[in-house]
Amino acid sequence: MTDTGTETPRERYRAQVRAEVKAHAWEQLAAAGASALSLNAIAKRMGMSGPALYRYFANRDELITELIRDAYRSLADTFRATAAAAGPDASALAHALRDWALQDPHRYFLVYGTPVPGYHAPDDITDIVREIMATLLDACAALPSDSPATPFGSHLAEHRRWAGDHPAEPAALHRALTFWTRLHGVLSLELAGHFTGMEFDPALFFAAELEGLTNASAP
Amino acid sequence: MTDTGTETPRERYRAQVRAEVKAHAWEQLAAAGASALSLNAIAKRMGMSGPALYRYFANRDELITELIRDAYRSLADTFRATAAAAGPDASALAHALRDWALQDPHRYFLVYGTPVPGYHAPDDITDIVREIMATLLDACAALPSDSPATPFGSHLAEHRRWAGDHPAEPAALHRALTFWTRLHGVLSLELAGHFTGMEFDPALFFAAELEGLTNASAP
DNA sequence: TCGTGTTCGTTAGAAGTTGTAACGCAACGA
DNA sequence: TCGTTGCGTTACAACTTCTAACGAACACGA
Repeated sequence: MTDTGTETPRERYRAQVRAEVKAHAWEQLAAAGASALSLNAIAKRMGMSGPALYRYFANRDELITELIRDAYRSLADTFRATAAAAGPDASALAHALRDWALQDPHRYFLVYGTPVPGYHAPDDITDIVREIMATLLDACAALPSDSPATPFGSHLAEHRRWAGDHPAEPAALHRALTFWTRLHGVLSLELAGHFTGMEFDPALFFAAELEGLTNASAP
Repeated sequence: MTDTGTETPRERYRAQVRAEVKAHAWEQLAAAGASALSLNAIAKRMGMSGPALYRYFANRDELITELIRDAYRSLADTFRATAAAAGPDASALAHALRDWALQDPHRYFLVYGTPVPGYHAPDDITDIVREIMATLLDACAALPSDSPATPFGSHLAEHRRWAGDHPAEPAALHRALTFWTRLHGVLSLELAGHFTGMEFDPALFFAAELEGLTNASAP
């Protein structure tokens, strides 16, 4: 996963066990969700006793934090790869996002689902979020736009610190935000099963929302 | 909460204890979320031993199911009251939804948050969902609209069983769906704290999305 | 090659949780 | 008044997270 160059055998072994634990954790997560994640069960499946894992993770929260970080990284990688292959294309990003979400719904909810009460994301995740947002802003800035300035757009022009030093127009900032929330709105309800009774095709709905997003007259 | 007319003292007492348990559960839920809900803790706070509560709820899941049902009912009541006061007004419904969500974020996530893996909603909840959707459809049908028929709109025209026997145009169906997903997109990310680093005003963003929804040229 | 110290995995155990079983008691209804 | 029903208790099983103490394996410097 990372460089295994100047590491002692101990560090190498340690990293490998941590990776194996996380692999089992992802398996368990995909099967039953984050709340059902059990360090004991993972240990047993690895042929170790429960407390052994506490040599590698301080507690259950640290493991989950690690999984959340990996999930963010995975999304950032997906966006980076999409942008590298298709350029700043909002439509491509949207489909990459949907594929990424459908590939492992529990991973999506780990990032965008119900927050754990006491939990607070570590600082380095904000860097990953910033990269994801930058890629999205690039794509939104490249979109054709003939929509007039909106009240919220001018509000965003004065509160754009979240965009870092990205040279996007207020309309692009607004578009990036709606891109995020609208697609999340469709995806999260679809993944949570709120569409299951209704027999329409979620993919078509997603496409319709995306179409509205990439219009020159949007948002 | 309900009629206490032709009930035996036992049934009355039973209903009262169940209500008290649920009250403590809501308290605990608002404080620490659904995953931290403990039957034992509730029992102790009520001055009883843990297993006593199993006379009133078969298990933890049944209690949570009851809370989810109450949450749905609460939203349906809010929508019904709003429609009774303001008529079929999508804007009023949107603000009612936002107020309802902000009033108790954990309650919102109980309904629209990360689903519990093994959990399946009981049938009677679909009736409540149907009422909520009907109110929303009424409001969307009353909205002025000059937008042309969309591809997804015609798809919805052929898959409209979820709308029950509501006589709404395909455009209204489409509008109701986007109303739901777009507002949920903003609300869920706001409540989950994903906007906290970014210093814009979520209320303005919500208003902007609502404005886009109630336009005659929407969606 | 031989200590030495770090680290790993173990078992034991504390303090929780959900949930079941068996018991006594109180209350309701005939 | 008396029997049935239901309630709350304790005891217990089977889990969970997580700490403490111990022995063994390992890496490393002398």
